[in-house]
Amino acid sequence: MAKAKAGRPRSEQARELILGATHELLRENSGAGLNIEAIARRAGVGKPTIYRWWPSLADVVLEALLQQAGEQITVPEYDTFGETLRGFLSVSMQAIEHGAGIHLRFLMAQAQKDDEFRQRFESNFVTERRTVLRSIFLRAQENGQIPAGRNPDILVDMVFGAMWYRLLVGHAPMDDQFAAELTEVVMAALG
Amino acid sequence: MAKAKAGRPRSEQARELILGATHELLRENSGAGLNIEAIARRAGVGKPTIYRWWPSLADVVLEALLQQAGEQITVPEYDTFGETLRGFLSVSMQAIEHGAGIHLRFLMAQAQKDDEFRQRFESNFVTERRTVLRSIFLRAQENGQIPAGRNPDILVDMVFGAMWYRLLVGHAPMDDQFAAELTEVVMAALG
Amino acid sequence: MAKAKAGRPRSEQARELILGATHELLRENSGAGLNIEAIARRAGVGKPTIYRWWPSLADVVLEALLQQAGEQITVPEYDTFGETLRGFLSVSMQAIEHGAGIHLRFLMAQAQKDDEFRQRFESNFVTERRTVLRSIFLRAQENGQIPAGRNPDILVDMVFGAMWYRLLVGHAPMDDQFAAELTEVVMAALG
Amino acid sequence: MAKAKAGRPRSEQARELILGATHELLRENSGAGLNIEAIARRAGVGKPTIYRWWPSLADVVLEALLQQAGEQITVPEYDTFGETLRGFLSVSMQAIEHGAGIHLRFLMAQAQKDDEFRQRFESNFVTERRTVLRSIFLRAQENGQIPAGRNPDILVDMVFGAMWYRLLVGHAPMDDQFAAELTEVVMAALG
DNA sequence: AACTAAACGAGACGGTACGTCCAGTCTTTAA
DNA sequence: TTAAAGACTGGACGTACCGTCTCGTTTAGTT
Repeated sequence: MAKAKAGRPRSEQARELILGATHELLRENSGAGLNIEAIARRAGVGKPTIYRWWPSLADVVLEALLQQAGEQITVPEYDTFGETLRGFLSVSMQAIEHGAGIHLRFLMAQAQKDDEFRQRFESNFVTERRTVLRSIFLRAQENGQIPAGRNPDILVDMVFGAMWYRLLVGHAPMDDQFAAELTEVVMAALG
Repeated sequence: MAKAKAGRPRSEQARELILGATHELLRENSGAGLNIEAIARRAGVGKPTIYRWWPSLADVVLEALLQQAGEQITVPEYDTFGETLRGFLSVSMQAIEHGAGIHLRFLMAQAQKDDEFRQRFESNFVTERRTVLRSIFLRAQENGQIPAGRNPDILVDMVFGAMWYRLLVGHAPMDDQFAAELTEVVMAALG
Repeated sequence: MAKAKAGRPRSEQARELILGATHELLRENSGAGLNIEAIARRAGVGKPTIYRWWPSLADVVLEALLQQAGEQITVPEYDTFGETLRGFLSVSMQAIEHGAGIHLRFLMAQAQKDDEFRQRFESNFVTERRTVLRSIFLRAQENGQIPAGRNPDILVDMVFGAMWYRLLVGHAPMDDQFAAELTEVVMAALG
Repeated sequence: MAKAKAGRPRSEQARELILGATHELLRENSGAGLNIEAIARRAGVGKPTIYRWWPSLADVVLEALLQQAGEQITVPEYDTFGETLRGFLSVSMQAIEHGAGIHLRFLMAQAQKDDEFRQRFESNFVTERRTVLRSIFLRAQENGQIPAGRNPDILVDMVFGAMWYRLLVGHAPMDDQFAAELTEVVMAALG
């Protein structure tokens, strides 16, 4: 028994045009020219249509990111914990380098200026990503590949923290060597 | 032979008023109401006076932070590497919790929107902080307290990364337990 | 001893550009395309510059009208009261037909939607016009050309009322015959 | 042969709800909050239902006024022309002061911005009111109470003009004294 | 009784203008 | 001759309504 809704239904086309314009504008000037008016102009859409569905610009970007990320990031499965971790980090870094990085930097910046968005960002994105990484640790603990005693949260903070740190500060690249080094430290710490 | 400068000299009072207003505004709404006009209004100063001496708002905040931080953070010296690291992290976190956190969040956010500032932020602040932490590792290597082979840079990324991550996302507190946990992981990784 | 004011002075050029653009836009579509954004675009001026100096669009139009009217309307002086009245009405109607009519219609319409402007319109424009017409009656009373007993206010209401009525409703023209008929009725009423 | 119409007939209830909401909103803030969205909200009606039956907001207001005025204004009949005229003006002013004034001000304002409505307003309202007043003059001419030669149109312009003028500008009240003064001038002019 | 067609409520749509905030620049007076 | 202060142009903000549209629903008259 589906809910019958009165009124003109939401235009799926408008939604896609808006997210598409958001991707384009983020790429064009590294996000410098991204604002709601520009999205509306580019998408051929009225500003109120954007405000009707998203509480802020950052939420549009977050949805654009999730739409894109949903297709990309899968956790590769390898035999050993080390290979799995390294593979996961490598895939994540590639996704960041080839597209998602601009979105992430924009989102984290906005989260500092808008506390309500910060909370949405934390619960709708950060927590989910943490869960994925934590599950890699937990599965390895169940398999006996790593000792069971340690709470993996601090390791999650250190691994994702290091990646965010490099992404935001830009003092060193996010490449396979970085993935390997992180994995190595984690393995050593888990001893 | 001192350089003789013609014209009206720079007002030191204006500089202090500007930095003071910056601190105030950062604290009042977690930095939400911080902008150049607000600083000028609060400080009783014209906007061009600010633009003449700082290239951007973020640079004003950076100077305000450095002015404040210079008085605060010193590296305590203990007998063992573990105590030293933990003490350093604990002091740093306290400084962040009690004041500098708002500045740091603002600066990192601006660094994402202004690439030229990002570079100044990296070289004038991030690099210096990294040097301090790295020197703790290097001294311990020299003392033989930790093995000498490993490049400490990846550990610096992971420790500072974890701290920035918690500061920016806000998913967990920056307290003494956090300092202890980070220290513990680093010690384990260093064997 | 003039008051010394610091800072950049108000731009007289901007003021004239704004009033000029207002005249143009009022004429182009009988005032249909007149709004603050259009004035700012046409004048090459920022919207805040307009809001800084005028509380509303209607006040811009009022100033534009006064600027124009100041050059135009003078009370011609004839020997007899009838000639003077008729001359004054004729000149006024010509000014309305050739330019000021669009301004007046716009102003009266805005006065119905904005009570604060209505009061400014009344005191800055309507009252002054009434004073001019009333003084024609008063001078004729002093000269003995018309009887002294009657309060001219009701005649002012009827003469200007009839003119506004024709202007706003548009059911009949504002021509010399109208001026003559009004004069005739007034003369008859004054005996 | 009546026209057979298929389909759901127009809802009389919706029409009354719309006109009722229009009256309410006009009274609440002197017409400031009157717009089509507000009427639809207040009446519990869809916007297209309004646009289906009225070409513009002003036409809704005009119908609301006519609905109300139809019940109110009747021309009282007295023995003398003076009494009849004064009675008619007095009744008209009372109707304006107690309700219709807000409608009239709104309509006249809209007529300045929408020329098509101005024409409907003239033919559906102004002309009819003029006919009523003119018929008072014509009947008195037929009865010999006033001289027959004069075209009463100019007097109609002056009497209704004065009333509109006071209504729109608000510089003086619409009371019985005003009705008496107008009557007196008209009587004097008719000699 | 079933079908047809128009009006209904709801509400999303592309737009325009609003009045405000702030950025960064320009022009004047003060020191 | 530089600093300070205020007005400037300009762009984006988020909101209010506009008039149009697309739905599913309701209601009379026609088969």
